[in-house]
Amino acid sequence: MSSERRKPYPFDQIEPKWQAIWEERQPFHAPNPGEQNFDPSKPKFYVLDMFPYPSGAGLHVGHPEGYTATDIVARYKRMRGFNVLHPMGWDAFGLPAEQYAIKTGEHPAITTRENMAKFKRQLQRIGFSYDWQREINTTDPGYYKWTQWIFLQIYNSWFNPATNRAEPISTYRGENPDAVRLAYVADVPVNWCPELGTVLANEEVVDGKSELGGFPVVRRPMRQWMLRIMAYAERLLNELEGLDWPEGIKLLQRNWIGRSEGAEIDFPVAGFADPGKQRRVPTIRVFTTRPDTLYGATYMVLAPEHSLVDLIVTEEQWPAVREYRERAARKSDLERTDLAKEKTGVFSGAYAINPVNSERIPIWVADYVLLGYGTGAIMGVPAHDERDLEFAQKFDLPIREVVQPPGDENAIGFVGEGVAINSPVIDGLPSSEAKKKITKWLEQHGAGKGAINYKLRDWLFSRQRYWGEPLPIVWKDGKHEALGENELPIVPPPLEDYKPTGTGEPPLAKAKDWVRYSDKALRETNTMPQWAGSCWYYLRFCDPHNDKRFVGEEAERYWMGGRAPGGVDLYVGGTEHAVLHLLYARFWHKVLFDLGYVSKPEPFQRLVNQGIILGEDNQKMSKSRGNIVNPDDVIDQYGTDAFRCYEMFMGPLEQMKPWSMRGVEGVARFLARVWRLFMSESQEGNWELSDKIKHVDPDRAQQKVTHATIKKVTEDIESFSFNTGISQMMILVNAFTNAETIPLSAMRTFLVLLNPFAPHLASELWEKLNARFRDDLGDITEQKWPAHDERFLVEDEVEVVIQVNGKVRDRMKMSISATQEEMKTAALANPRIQKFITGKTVGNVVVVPKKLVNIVI
RNA sequence: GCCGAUGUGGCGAAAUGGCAGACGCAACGGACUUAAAAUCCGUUCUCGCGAAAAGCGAGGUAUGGGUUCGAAUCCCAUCAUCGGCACCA
Repeated sequence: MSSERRKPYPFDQIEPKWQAIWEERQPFHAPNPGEQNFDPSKPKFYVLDMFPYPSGAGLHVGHPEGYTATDIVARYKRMRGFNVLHPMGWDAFGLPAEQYAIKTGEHPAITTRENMAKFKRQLQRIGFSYDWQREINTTDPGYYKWTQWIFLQIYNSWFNPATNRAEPISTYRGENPDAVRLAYVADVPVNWCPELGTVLANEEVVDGKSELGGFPVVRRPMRQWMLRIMAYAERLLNELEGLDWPEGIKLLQRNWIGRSEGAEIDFPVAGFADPGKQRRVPTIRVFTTRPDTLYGATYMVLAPEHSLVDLIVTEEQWPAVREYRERAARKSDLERTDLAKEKTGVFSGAYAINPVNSERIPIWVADYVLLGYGTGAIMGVPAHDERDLEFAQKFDLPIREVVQPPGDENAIGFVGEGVAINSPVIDGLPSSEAKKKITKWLEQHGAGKGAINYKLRDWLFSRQRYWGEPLPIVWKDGKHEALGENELPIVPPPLEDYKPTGTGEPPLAKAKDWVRYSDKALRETNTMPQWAGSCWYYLRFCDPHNDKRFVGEEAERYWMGGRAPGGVDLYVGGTEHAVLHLLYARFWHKVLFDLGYVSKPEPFQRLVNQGIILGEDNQKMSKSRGNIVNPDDVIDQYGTDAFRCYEMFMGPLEQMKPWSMRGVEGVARFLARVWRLFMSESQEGNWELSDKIKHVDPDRAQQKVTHATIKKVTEDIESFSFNTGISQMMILVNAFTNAETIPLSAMRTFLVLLNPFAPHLASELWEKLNARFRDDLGDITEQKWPAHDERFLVEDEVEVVIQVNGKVRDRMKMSISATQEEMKTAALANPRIQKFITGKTVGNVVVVPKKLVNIVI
């Protein structure tokens, strides 16, 4: 006797069998236009997953959630007659591999290769219908050659404000092209993480710590490569409009871009007399969204790092200011914001002149004003700004009300819109009009202008790490210069020691021979950040083996084409990329679009976010909690079809939900019931196609449930409600389970519906039907998706609910053709209803045809 | 603090203005079996009146109000959980 646990159905034979068949016959390979077997009459559908970073831990059950959803859509769309592009690849550059390599001494190229193989094996075991011929990997020189090439396009362009788009740098007429390139070098205060030995983008810093590893991050000025994403702020904001993304994600991007409209106002510094204009009077330019509160400005604040500080501070205040600045410089961002709720600052000794009333107001230096936003200086309006109020109260500065709130609210501390008071130029005007009028006044008097500001910062693009794409740049006489396209790819030198230096000098600098590009030129030793490779991978998938171009023109036009602004028809991934990857990719895409390399202004038309899968204990899965579920274990026990179906049956895709092995078992039981609906076990213990399946017409009830299932599953795939689609298929199977004879036609239909969800089982049973009935239909992957017939769904009779005052009191069968009057009469005549209404006056009677009658008494 | 999402049985959920809890899990009972597993059939929101069952009645979708003949669903307020942003002028 075998001690092996008996499998509910032989998925362990079926699943490897079909995976081998798919590998051999390549039914999911999508040829490009012009290639063999390409069918130009079919419309295209590009369905994309966010490709994974292949970590050493392998897949966990969260990864395949979105992948299963897209696989269902891909298989469904193929059966609906689309050419489906459904690729997969590896985002393999980046910090974790390198951190691991430093720890273990194994080269990241080796661990990366191993991890990719592991991930691929795991994904193939789930039976996803990827076109593996299009597999890409961002660390492959054949791939990053083009990442570097795109960087060169960015480097060699500028954003022309007149045309509102990127143009080749050759069209720039100014003196210094380096000042306007979309990729530029700047000495900026950056997020330096000593532990990781690199700088990080704002987006990679969370609460003053590195997103990866949670190490402290400090501010430090360094020479860095930047990408001018701010030039695209307006378009990145406006063009969200045309995308089918969840509103929440659009909002996250809008907030991240953070557009605010207001005015820039110039405050001359007092005491710089300029008889005969021998010297320019220094002015402090501030940005405010509330120019209407200009009369309420009782002081100014400069950020500690503001360049005017040196110029205006008085002799006697200098020691205090210097001391304050040094202290502020040492603070991390965390200390400057989160921890420091108490306002600090120091008086500069200087005064500014308010342009609207010529008042002298003191200039302070305080770190609650950030150099990085607006002009790095503000006018303090304590009456109508919480922060300014707090500051003014602490340092005893005057507070002047200039906005009258509606109602009887206290004006001090009121930050909303009201009516301007104590403001001669705009007195009596509502805030919105006051803003316009004072801005106009400022423009007329040369003291300011309307202005728009963004929270979005330019993208810090260089990293002091080894495991990334080298920048295709050399330095000559202290100036940067692009390498020619013919020199790509720039391959990093083989390095024994790729640890961060700790000084901020990149590890590549250790490769002295490599760095020496020529007698006069040295190579740039910074590398690109991890986001670079994922900024354009969806384009490479269209034409992954092209060695002439980053993507062939025709392939790009076909797969990224269509009527909508975005090229990829469906993109599924986690919310965690809402402002990182999704913003960077849109930015690169727009640059490529402006330069004429791609055909649509946006990369991703429809975006769907899958929710996080929690552990069985309802906690986030993590190594430390020990609640990680590995797909391999689930598949060993229940098979991949059960795994796939359970992932979808758990609940709505977008929702966060806990894993449950019991739940997997339930779904496995369903698939076993499907198996036994078709198969029966012989005396010898062999499975054979059931004799109950015959070439007979389904009865009325069978016809109805079949067509109801076609309808529901189709609609549910379209609307991503996979859980309810599976429920409906369960209902169908339950309905057929004890039938005497099982009509072949209904079973064929059902298998086609089941196929996207449980493709191995559906393929196997389909093959068994083919073997017995020999009707020459081919594989299930070649079948057309069925359409439902509404006629089978309508009943002659419906159950009508009778309510009295909204409470259900009885039901009755009625013909669907019953008139409203007939329904009303029948309801009132109903004996059980009589009980409720005798002796009462019947008021209104609401009749909903085919559904209910509500009697109001 | 601001913005957003969510809140329904013992559990995952369904129903988005018309019978709350489809479907699945779990639990309980039955059939089959020497027995178990597996399978199949049935029961299961809460409370009250029934010896019990049938039956009858009342209540119930985070909390409190409102709109409506009718609300899980729409509106207002509150609470809780999760996510994002956070001195952004």
